[in-house]
Amino acid sequence: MTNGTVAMGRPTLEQVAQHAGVSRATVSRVVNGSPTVAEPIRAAVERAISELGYVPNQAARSLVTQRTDSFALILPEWTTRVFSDDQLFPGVIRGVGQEMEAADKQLVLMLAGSAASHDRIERYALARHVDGVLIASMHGADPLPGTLARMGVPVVCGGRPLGRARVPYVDVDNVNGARQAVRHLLDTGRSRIATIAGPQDMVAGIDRLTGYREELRDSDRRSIVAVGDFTRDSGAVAMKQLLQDDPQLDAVFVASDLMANGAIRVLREQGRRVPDDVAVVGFDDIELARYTEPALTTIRQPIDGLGREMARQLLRLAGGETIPDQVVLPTELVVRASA
Amino acid sequence: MTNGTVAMGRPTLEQVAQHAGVSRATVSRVVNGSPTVAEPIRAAVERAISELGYVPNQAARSLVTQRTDSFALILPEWTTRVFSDDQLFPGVIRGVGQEMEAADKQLVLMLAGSAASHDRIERYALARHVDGVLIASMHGADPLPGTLARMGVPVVCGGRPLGRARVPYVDVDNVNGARQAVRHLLDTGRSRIATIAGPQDMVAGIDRLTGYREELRDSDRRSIVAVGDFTRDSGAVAMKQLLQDDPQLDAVFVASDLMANGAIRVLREQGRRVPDDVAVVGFDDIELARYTEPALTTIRQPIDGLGREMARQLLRLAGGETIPDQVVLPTELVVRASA
DNA sequence: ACGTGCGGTGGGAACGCTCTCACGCCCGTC
DNA sequence: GACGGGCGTGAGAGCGTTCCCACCGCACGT
Repeated sequence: MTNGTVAMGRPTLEQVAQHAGVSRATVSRVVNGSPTVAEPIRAAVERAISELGYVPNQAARSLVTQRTDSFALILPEWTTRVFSDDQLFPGVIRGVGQEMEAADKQLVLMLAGSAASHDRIERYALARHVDGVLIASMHGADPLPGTLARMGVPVVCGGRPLGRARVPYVDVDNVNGARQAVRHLLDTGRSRIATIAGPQDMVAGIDRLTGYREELRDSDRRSIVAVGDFTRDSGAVAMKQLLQDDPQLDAVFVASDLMANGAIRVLREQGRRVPDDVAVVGFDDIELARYTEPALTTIRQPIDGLGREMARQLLRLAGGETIPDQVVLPTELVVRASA
Repeated sequence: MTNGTVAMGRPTLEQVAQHAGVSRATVSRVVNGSPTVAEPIRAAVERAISELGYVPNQAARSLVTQRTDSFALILPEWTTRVFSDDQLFPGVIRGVGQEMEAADKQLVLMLAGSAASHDRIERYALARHVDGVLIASMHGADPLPGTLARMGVPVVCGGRPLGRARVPYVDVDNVNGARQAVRHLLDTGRSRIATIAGPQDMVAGIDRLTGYREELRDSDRRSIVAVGDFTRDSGAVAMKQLLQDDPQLDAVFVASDLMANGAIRVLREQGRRVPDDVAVVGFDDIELARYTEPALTTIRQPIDGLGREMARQLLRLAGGETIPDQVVLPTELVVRASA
């Protein structure tokens, strides 16, 4: 009785087979839910499995199947720092995580910090340690998605990738969101509408500015632009500049709620009432927007939805299906007190 | 020339060996940096490796080494939702991620949502898909850490685990942090000091209340307690209750910055000036604390440091070293305007 | 000149699984 | 009553590594 069920390493298929009095192949069939197994045998095997506490060894399985059932989510490290107090970061992770869990896949998180980590990520993906890669919110024209895609690794980007690499992506409708914001300001009678744009090396920054410009141009208004980097402080700085550039402005579309928060603080410091003197519309609809004074009118983007959709597309792609080049999620105007 | 270097699957050790005119074993030695390889041979092998673009197959490697070089970070799903606008979540992830990257290990993120996912996590860890597990901020006495540890999986908890399972953990010094906060209030001449505690099924909630009580008892003051759940709204509700319970209170220690934010709003609504009438000290030192009106005096806890330390301990544990049962990180009083 | 020891190398087994293929059995059919 | 066709099962060959062990030469000591 020395060979009891006591933890002498995890049991293998072989041992389960022996215990159940069948062959390895049959146990494998049961484990993988093959229909061609007689009912009594299947029952016997299942009992053996649970008696022995058998859990398939993923490494062995991957070795032969060439799949790992896990996917990487790559986030630029600065994202986690700069955006740590809005909810993009946790939201995307949550969305992706949910979808992966539903599909019973693993989520490997890679924070791309240094340039060196690019190498690491490439090697990792190429080592076929993951079945696919999700890349979130890049700065500038990152070559990574293109490189990976070219090497045959399924890739889906979060946010339209800059550069000419044609990689499928999921994005929110930044252009239209910005237009909605500006239109709301116009509809409520504002005439000198400025904007605090996001960084112009990020799609979200670029597209929201584009939307602002388009909507303004359509109604023959002049654009007044300052650029921030999505942080609260940059919003404050940009607001000061705008007030200098055009003291008469009566509305601002700010490309992120965090920047809007900074901007409103400056407006109040300079004695402008919000929304009476200057109306403010943000973008993102982060939690904070509900709690600022005044509560922020903003454009809601489906953050969790973005993550979920990215995951869904990637799963399909890795499953061999063809997926659309782009999926664009709608935004929604949320009217609160600031405009 | 049909067997060129063209992408016919990834090259294997065997192929590299052939290409370099040596044996598989030797290539393996080079790849793993064994010292017993003659210099010219090593050079030849390295050339072959780069020429063929060889990347070791992790599955095959794991199969024999019984290691995967990846670690799981388990987060209760609600964490990502409830705490999405403080920085605990991203901060811990960032800290863990950094340390893992430095050690060249992978980070597998598992969001423990439903109870069903507990099963999934257990199976996953037991399948030896990871070399160790990090469990962050549990609610109540979660059996998971104990179970895993008992099965021989290296586990480190973030936050002292409730329940009797003796699992090594890393935590911030909640008790002392709370004492620092209360002491500061006492030192600045406050006498009726209330507290808004966190949920009493979480260590952070319990310990911060303990610290408050201890410090107050040491100076013979009465404690006035309301309980929230770390969310902003619960802070507001608790504040209202405190004002009813004791309209004379002149200070509040709030167990999280988010709740402090809600509390301050209520104080202002009810016409109390902060800090003149009522001083407020928070806990966490999240980004927001710097931007509220008035800026929040609070207890800073090293969030990134928590993640990093957890990772460090886990890596050592998985490496076979013995690690301390607990590591407690210091907190620090940050005086701003609210107290 | 011939053992002895050691640094360096190659061969082979093993890791735990999947999957193809061949085999045995039972049933239906002529 | 013999034969063909399924269906269910088992045997075996890998998948790409690592690691143990055997081997080979060379320098050294006797």
